[in-house]
This record gives sequence, C-alpha cells and structure tokens, in this order.
Amino acid sequence: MVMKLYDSELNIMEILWRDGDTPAKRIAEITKEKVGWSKTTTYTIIKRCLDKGAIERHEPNFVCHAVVTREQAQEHETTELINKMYDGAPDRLIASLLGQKRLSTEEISRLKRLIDSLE
Amino acid sequence: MVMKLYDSELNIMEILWRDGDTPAKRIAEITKEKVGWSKTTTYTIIKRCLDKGAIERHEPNFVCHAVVTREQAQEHETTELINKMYDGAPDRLIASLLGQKRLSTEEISRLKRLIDSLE
DNA sequence: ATCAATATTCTACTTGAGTAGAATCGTTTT
DNA sequence: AAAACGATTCTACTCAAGTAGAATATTGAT
Repeated sequence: MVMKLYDSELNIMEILWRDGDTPAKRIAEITKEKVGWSKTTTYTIIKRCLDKGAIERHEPNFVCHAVVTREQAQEHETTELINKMYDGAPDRLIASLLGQKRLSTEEISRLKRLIDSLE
Repeated sequence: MVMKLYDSELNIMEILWRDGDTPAKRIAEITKEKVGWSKTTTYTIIKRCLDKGAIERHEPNFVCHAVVTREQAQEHETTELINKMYDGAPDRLIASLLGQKRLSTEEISRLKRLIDSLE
C-alpha cells in the first residue's frame, strides 16, 4: 500500500499521525488555523486521501483514520529522493548527511554501533 | 546560491554534472535520445536554468556550465525532505534509513570506513 | 414537522511545471 | 547577396496539484 502523498495531503496526514483518529470537522478547524484552509478545501483533500486509500472514515462523526503510517510515507519519500538525487544508493545519502551535518562524538559512536549490528 | 531545481531542470543538470561543460546543441541531442525531448523543450529548460542562475552559458557555441553543484542540489533536496518528513531532524532520517533499507555488505563497509574517518 | 444552522459533496477555477510549434537569428554555400 | 539550413528564442498550450464557492445533506431547536 504505497502511494505518493502530495503536500496538501500531508497536511491532513500529519494531524492524524500526531493526534490519532480525528473527526473531519475537527481536522477542518485545525487546518483553518494552521494553514488557513477553507473548510471545503479540507474536505476536498480528505476525499482525495479516501479515494487513494491513505485514510479511512468511520461513522459516527466522520472520524478519519490514517491507513498509511508515518513510517511508510517517510520511506516512500526517502526512496524517491534516493532515486532522484543519489542514483538509487542509500549509502550515498547517508554519506552526504554525515558530510554536511556535524555530528557529536556520541552520535558517531551510536551510529557505529548501529551499523555494526546490521551485518 | 540555493534554489529548487525541478525534475525537468535536473535532466539538464545531470548532463552537466556527469559530462562537464557541454554545448546547448549537444545537450539537446542527449535529451532527445534519453528522455525524448524536442530540441525546443531542451532550450526552454536551459533558459529557465539560466534565468535562475543554476547554469551559465558562454560563447562560442553556447557552452553551458553548471553553477549549482551536484552536492548543493543534493543538500537542498535532502534538507527539504528532512523538513517535510522528519520534523527537521537529520538524525531521524539516518535512523530511518539504517532501520528500513537493507544495505549490501559492500555498502555497510563503505559506511563503516566513512564513519571511522569522521572522528 | 419545519426551519435554521452546520457538516459534507460537487464542481470548477487558478497556478505553475512540463512541453513544443512557429518565428527569428546566424551561418554556410553557391 | 540570396537561398538553404541549422541553432536559438518567443509564445503558448496541456495537465495536474492546490484551492474554494455553490449546492446539498444532515442535525438540532422550536
């Protein structure tokens, strides 16, 4: 169950991932406050998430439930980035991250232990 | 000099990154073969890259030169992903990669060498 | 049961990335 | 120097993501 989630759809998913199952009405309140959406915009995007199977909606009160997990969405987007910018090689992304972001010695040894445990 | 490069623009940049400075005509030949672009499409995208400062063009022969490096573009896209999907925390992306991607033994030893060289 | 208020859907506009045809400019050949 | 040809630009169409107004359905109050 892998699919591309667009930026607008991620606004909805973020709410469900953070707060858990949430009624459509409540989602509309949150998006109005956080991203200034009209409530019809929210319902339109909810509909698209339903159509593509990213969320389910249950009675009563149109409670929305995330079918796609945050981890799945993260993995999908990350794979896209790796294919687009790192020639499909995850280790090149990691190398780039290690090169550009300074990590503390503790973080480095944690990583080393993590990598040792992989083989 | 940081900017978003769209997929179409990356087609051009990839050629310059891989082959070095290249005349516009030659770029059009390559994109026609690799992605089926009409030559006017290629020139349009080159123009947009020029306008945004991602490439420079020099006489004679409209030789194009990448101003934005592959590393800069990678870093930009990666930062976007981290902000969008990992709450701005690079270490969460690394943890996710190590947890979910199966890396080959070759990739793992490359990483191990890299991390050793960091301290 | 009816009306008013609110929740939801239907439909369509807007904007920008992607694409390329037609026009123009520059060069080479005769 | 004009024709023919290839290189480059101008302009504009297409399609999909983003957005929301109008219409409809549902609920609650009298």
